Amino acid sequence: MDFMSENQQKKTSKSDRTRAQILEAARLLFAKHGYDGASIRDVAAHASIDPAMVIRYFRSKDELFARAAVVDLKLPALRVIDRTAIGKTLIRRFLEIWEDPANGTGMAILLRSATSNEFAAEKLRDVFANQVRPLVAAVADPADAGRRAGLISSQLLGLAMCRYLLRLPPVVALSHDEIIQTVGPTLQRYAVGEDVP
Amino acid sequence: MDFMSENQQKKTSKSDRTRAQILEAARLLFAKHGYDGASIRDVAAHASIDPAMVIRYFRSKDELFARAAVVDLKLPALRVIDRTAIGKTLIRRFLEIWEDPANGTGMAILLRSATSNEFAAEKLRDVFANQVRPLVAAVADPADAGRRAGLISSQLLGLAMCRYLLRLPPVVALSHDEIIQTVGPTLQRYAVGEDVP
DNA sequence: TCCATATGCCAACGACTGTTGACAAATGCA
DNA sequence: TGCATTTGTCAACAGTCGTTGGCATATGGA
Repeated sequence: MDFMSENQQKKTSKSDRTRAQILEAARLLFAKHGYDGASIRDVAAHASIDPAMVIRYFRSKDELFARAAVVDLKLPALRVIDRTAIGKTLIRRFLEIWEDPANGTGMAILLRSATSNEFAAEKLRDVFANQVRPLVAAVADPADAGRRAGLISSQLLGLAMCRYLLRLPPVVALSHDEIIQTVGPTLQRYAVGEDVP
Repeated sequence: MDFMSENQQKKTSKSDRTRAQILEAARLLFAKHGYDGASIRDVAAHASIDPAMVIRYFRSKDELFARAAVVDLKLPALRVIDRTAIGKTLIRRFLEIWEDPANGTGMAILLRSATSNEFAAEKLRDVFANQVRPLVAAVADPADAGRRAGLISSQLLGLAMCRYLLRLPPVVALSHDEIIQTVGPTLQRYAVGEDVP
């Protein structure tokens, strides 16, 4: 048992490393150029390996993309925070996510491809349904949670589009504090404002 | 003279008609599948014509896309409208644009491709700089116009993404009145709110 | 040391892409 | 009626794509 697990580890440790290299290269290129724009040959070149290996480790480009497009927002539980600071908390977490290489890359991958790749679009709707919406349901009437979460997502996805993908100059130039001060109140109102539903 | 002008018209009317058919098919498919997803062969098939003709009428796929991605928002001059109704006016016009086949298709073409096609991204930034920003500059301090217009664009592009491209169910379900009532105040604040800049 | 297995490269496949040039039919003018 | 120009089709080009199978090499246990 002991040596078997050791063997298992050593046997796979080499392949796991190249596997990770491929995945990292794939995440980088999918985030930069989208699903169609990033070819398997490009990914292989970035990982310094033969294109055939990419298919051997991940069975197809679709499967590689699915592995690369994993997103866990780790959103804070809004129940426990100050009810008057929901908007600012959300927008702060949003900036953290997008400007941290690990999570930001994942979101960029999805958003870049969601407009022309149905799988990515479905995955993005999943993130909304399983990570954003439940969070809103915890602080607002669950009957309105969908609508409220939808409005919040529209503002956040739009901000991400303009700032990180489209790179609209005035939006890129905004500081964190400016964004928090301007977008925070919008999210606050969408989340719990009484004039919204 | 009579029949000559008729002939002249007929000479060009034939080619102009197929030209228009090709352009219409291209707009439809670019809006639906994006730049990469719509092939020249697809466009030709939709226009019931040979692929070679598409290249003959428009010199290349890039040029065809450029012709298809023309957008004129025809935004109202905000100077003349009620200063307290700027937000509602903007969001009303937004809904008109996107749900009218002619203009909505143009915006869909740009937005679908902007995430993975640099030309489309640049074109979208142009729409912002030449159509949205000057409009905001007319009602707010021109020094803040860029930032204000950027925030407005982030909300509007995000809404378009969620409602028309991503088709996020709760956002699709919103009625026009609900959107006007919820998003209008956001835009109003971004446009002229004193706590924004 | 020998052998099985894991890891990797190479060449090629079939499909699809944008684009081109040669050739056929239609059209309009003399 | 002839002739020239327009309008269109067809086949093929060169390139890229995802994917596959065969073959070399390296690794690690017996």
